[in-house]
Amino acid sequence: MDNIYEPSNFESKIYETWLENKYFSSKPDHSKPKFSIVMPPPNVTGKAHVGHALNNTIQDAIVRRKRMQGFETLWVPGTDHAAIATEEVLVKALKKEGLTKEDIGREAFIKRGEKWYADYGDLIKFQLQKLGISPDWDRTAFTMDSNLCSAVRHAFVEYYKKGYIYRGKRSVNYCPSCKTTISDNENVYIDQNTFLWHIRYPFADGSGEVVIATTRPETLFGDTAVAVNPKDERYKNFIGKDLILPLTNRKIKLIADDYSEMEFGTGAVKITPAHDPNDYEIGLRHNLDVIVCIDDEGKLTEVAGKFKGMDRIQARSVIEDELRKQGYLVKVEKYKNKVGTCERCGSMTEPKISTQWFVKMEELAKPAIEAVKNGEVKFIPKRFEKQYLNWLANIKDWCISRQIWLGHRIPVFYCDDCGEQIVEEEDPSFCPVCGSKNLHQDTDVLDTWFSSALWPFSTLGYPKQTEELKYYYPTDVLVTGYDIITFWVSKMVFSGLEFMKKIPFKDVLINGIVRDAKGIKMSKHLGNGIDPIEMIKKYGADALRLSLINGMSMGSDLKYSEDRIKEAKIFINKVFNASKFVISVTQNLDEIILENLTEKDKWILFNLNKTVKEFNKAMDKYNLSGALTLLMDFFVSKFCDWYIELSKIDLYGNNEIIKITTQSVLLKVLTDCLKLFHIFIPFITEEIYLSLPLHAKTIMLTKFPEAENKTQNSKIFDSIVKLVKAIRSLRTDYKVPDNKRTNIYINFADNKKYFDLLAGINKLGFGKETIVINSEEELKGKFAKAISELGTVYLPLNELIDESKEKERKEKEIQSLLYEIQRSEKMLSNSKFVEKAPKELVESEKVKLEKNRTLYNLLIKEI
RNA sequence: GGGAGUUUAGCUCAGCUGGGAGAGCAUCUGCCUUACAAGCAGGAGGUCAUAGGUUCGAGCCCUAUAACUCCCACCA
Repeated sequence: MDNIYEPSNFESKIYETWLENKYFSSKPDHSKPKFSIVMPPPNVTGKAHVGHALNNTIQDAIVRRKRMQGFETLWVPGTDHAAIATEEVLVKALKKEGLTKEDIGREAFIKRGEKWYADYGDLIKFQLQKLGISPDWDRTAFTMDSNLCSAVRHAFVEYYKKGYIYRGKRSVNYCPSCKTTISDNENVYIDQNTFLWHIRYPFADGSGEVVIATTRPETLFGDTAVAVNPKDERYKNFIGKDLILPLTNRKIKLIADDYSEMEFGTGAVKITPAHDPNDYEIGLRHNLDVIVCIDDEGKLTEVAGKFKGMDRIQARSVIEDELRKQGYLVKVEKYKNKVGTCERCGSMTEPKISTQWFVKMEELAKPAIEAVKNGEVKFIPKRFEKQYLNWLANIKDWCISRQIWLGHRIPVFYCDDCGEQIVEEEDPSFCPVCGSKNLHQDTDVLDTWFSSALWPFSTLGYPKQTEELKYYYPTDVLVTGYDIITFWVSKMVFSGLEFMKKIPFKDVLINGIVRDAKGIKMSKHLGNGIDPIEMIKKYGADALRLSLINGMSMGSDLKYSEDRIKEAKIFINKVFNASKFVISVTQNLDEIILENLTEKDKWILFNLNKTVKEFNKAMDKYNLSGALTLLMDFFVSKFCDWYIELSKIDLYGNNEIIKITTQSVLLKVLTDCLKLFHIFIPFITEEIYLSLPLHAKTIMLTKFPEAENKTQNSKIFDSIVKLVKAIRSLRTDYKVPDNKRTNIYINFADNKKYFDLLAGINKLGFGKETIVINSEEELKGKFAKAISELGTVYLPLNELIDESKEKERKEKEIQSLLYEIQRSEKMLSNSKFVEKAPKELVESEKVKLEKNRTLYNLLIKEI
């Protein structure tokens, strides 16, 4: 082991050893309980970010513990092809070359896609490996792998044959810039300052007019009606009359529909079925024509007459001018509303009526709702269940077709001769109806989530009924961010229930989003992101991992900055140094012998056991941060501060038995701590572990510490701690610098003399010599005095002693005791407290009161 | 418009089925004590957002209020 902590010296080396020895791999083993988990696949669009680091660190901690606890543990890694995002990146890259995807053609474009998948897939794998995570890399999956393709194909065919998949006309969000349909989730609404245009629509018979209010004057050319509320007195008598659509000579009807709100605008709304989802619905109800006035490029069509070819947004002001010129414009008022934009490119999306493929959701959603309601699938924290349930309860049919090239192509074939639709597991070579060989495949691809939805079982071999699938499915826990509960978690649940007839995972552990120090979401755009690989280079993977778990609360966002990693590295350095010490003093030890335990040994072993117990309890509840805090606290505040310091006396002493015991306890405590720490900081713990005088081949496969019932605490060690602290406080009160040693005199409260503890008290209390006295009268000169449970300590500070200050100090002490005593008395004299409070509590209150009274009585004599 | 979350020390956050307000960082004081100055020892710092209520007892439970954050929803 190095003399200083330098993670770059060993992290990569250790990881290679783990890989070489296949410690991460798992095979079905029916003699053991299994634990399985699938990694949420990062998108292959770019590098891994801190969010991935957090998500994977959590999974790794869970997985490493389970593996050490003896479970046959499988963690399946992988990546997602993220078709839309990847296609966008590729198109941009092409643009730099002065090309479009149409220029190179579908086949060549897909080839490029495959190259990209391979490159970025490798990059992400490399990055995750730097983090030290332990998935079974031999099982690395990718949503476009051939076996995953067959899972997708199989699922599609099953859905289709059961009648869940249908083709229909719907209003979908369309991005004219990306030239594709996007899902509701990818359509983000942003606030915009716009206007409400009030436009005059005259009646055809010249009997007047109706003024409508709209935020989209450019869609006027697609209007096929004007709607008013049937209850609206202002328009009641005109319903059914024809209106002249301004700028055209087209006649449209004034119709009545509840959709129109009387209070809004003028109470009259223009209806454009082709370009508004609500209007489309109204159009269906009233049998209106659908007139497309904006094309797929976002440009006005020929129905716009002389405005044909103009961009939809630019056309607005031009149309406004024209309306004004012709006298149709009543007024323009400022208005704030929300407009849908494309998550990827930011352009304004257009509602578009088009033919798409859908999955019927109503039936599929029911069991998925039930699985969470009846507790088969649990969310941690529980509050996220609401988000899930609420979404499924209001679910609409799932639009699964995308007008892009990358991804799983929709496996539907059409016969050019008879029009038959063919959906089979294998590509057809002729039409089963007319026998024609003129077939063509649907040009759309599937929504990326269609393949992600199958992830928990497609990665295990589905649709083949593999050994793995039978053994590892359902998985035990899914760790993911709350941002994809609706469109990923929910889809996996209903897909699992549909195709596997079983839930895909039992627990859904939700992690938060990593934000910057100001709480702003990290993004490439803002440049406020933290690159995990940079951080690993600077501070080591362990420091990065520790900083992510420390202070992290499940489901809550994490404010994160480089300072946290620095702090984490400092802590690991402490572990490193303490270990270095233990290793240096236990070299000759060839067996751990936990006999002839002294007080300090019992005390530390008891506290270790308590820590192990609470650590496991916290981990079982997925409280990773809580478990870590317990462990860090034990390690520093108990093991380092007290035990290691005290051990030096016995290690350098003459008693061989005590020395061996001390060495054994040091090694035992350190080893167990390393194992507990290992799940969070795997590298340093392995590095240290392999340097221990007694060790196995790897810490990774050692048995995880379990709490025992038999350990006994030292009865007096806690009192010693209090006594030493009292001595230290006395010294501080009198401003005795730490390098000035004084004698310590102790008058023990009971008759025991605890001679074997004196050296320890002396060392920890900065004493020159610690001497037991039987009576205060034995002391000469002035001294400072502190009374504790164990006895009274005296520091002969002679000239430093200030009588009035000493009195003041004692009075302060008396005051606080008095406060405590009164508090206890008040509680105990309250009959309702004694009656209703738990017995142990009442009892401990009584004990406390007694102790405080004794101390009080001793102190009061001093004044 | 609906829903969720947060509010505790200067900062970041813990705080279990209600039972004496905690940690880390920062700050102040002292100390190079043979694992660690990236350290050690000691201290200071809080009306637990506000107002009510339940209770013998509330940071925790209930009801309002305020501020901030996020999600969902078709308001022209």
